Parts: sequence; structure tokens; C-alpha cells
Amino acid sequence: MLIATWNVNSIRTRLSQIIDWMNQVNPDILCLQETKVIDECFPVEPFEKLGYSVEVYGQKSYNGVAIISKIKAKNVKKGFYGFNNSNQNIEIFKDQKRLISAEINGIKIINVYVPNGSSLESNKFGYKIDWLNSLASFLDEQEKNGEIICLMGDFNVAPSNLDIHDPKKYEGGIMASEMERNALNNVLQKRLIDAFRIFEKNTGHWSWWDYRNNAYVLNKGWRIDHIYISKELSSKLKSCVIDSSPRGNLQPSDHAPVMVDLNLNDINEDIFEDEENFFDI
DNA sequence: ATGGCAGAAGCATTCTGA
Repeated sequence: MLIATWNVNSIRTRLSQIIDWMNQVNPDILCLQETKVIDECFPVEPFEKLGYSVEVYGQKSYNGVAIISKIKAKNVKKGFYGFNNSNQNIEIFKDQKRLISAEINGIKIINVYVPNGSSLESNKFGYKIDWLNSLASFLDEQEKNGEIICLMGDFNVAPSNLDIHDPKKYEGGIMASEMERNALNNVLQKRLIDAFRIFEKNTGHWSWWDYRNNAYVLNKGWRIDHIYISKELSSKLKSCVIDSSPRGNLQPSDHAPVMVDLNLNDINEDIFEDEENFFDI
């Protein structure tokens, strides 16, 4: 089962590129971020024509996430839910559409667009840390419920200096600060694995290149888009790659898609009607 | 240090992103 994540920076501007890419790659699930459109205006039909079902959670101009899947998503939830932490008032996050989750093929798919934070001095930075802390509480709750998780999206954090083209220049700054990395690690804890790092231990692999300063041609990028899987899924992991080719398109998104291949081909959806019959791990 | 680039809103220019 091929699962992909892609910050497309406007679904409407990028639509034909996304469809072309899906025709090439044939993903089972595609999670999108920065769709930048209200739900009523999301172009659902082109995906349905390809045999996908679409779940959206968007807003005007900013943010917006979607799950596009061959198997219709169940138990679709929009935003944070399921926990109540006195120091994390999830109501304050409701005006920014950054998280959608659903059950597909027995796996809890969680699609996130983590706030950028602007700079360490900005009040947006505090929002980013609060948002990541709420994501940690959300994952705690999923873990309690025994969910098998695939958490993916644009995290706006480079987990280590291997994930930055010029760590000397950027270490400690936005997307590379200790606070952000600690907050991300608190989300992951020991339950989630960076699928990409199972296969690739070296630097030089990027998922985002700034539009400015010819960054893609100079290959000055960052790895800030991630797929994290429950450790119970690690034995099912076939591959995890970044497909940088769409970044070379005319009028590209500034992000490239990341995809993971899980060895669940023989799984019949009906098996998961009964939770006792989860695939053997 | 500043600006470079791109998208949306909306029609000139500002806001936001990373």
C-alpha cells in the first residue's frame, strides 16, 4: 500500500500536476497540505474520476488539508479531538485547518500541516510549539486506544542537522531550533518511527526548496515533510522515498511528495471490520 | 541586513509562507 504526503501550496493552482503525478505513481492514499480553499470549492471530481474518494478540511487562502484515498476513509475527524488538557485549549486551534484524520485499511491516517512559526521571536512561534504539544496529547490518546498510526505531513521542522543543506547557517533558527525539535520528539516519543530514516542515513535529501534564490537548481533544500509510522508497522515497511521530480515542474509547489510503501497488499478491508483480525505484526 | 519568489484576495497592494 503506497501512502504519500505532499504540500501542494494551493490545490487549484497545482491540480493538473497532482493528477499527472497520481497517474504516474498510483498512490493508494495521498495526504495534501496547504490546499488553500474552502471545502465547497475543492475540486473533488478530477480525483473521483480516477477512482478516489476525497475528504477535505480547508479554509480561504491559508492552510487546508485533505485525504484522497482509493478505499473510502472511515471515521473522518477534522481538527484535534479526544483529549482535554487544561493547559492545551484545543478550541483556539479551530480557526486554522491543519489536521484531518481517518481510518483506512485498519490504519489511523493522520495528516498534519504544522504551523511554520515565522521566527523564534514571533508570537507565531509560541502557537507552533503549543500546536505540537497538542499533537502530542492527540497521539497519546490514539496510543491509549491502541491505534496503529501513520502520521504524515508538512512538519516545518528539520529533525536533525542532516536535514538542512547548510546547518551552520540555519541551526538554532526557525525549523531547526532545539525547542521545535524537542516538541517534535515529544510527539513521536518511542512509538513512532521516521520511515525515511530507516532507509537513508545520510544528508542531502530534501523535501522543500525555497522559491527564492534559485534554491532548487542549487539543491539548497530542507527535509521538513515526514512520514511517521507506529513501530508495529516497521516490519511491513518496503520503502520510503522523496520524489523530488515535481519540484522541477513549471509553476511547482515548493515541496516535493514523500511516500512510503507498506506491505499490506494482501489485506482485505473486511478483515478490519473485526479489530481482532488486525494483520499480524 | 535586505530581498528574492509564489499564492490568494481582488484590482494595488498586502498578508502569509519557510
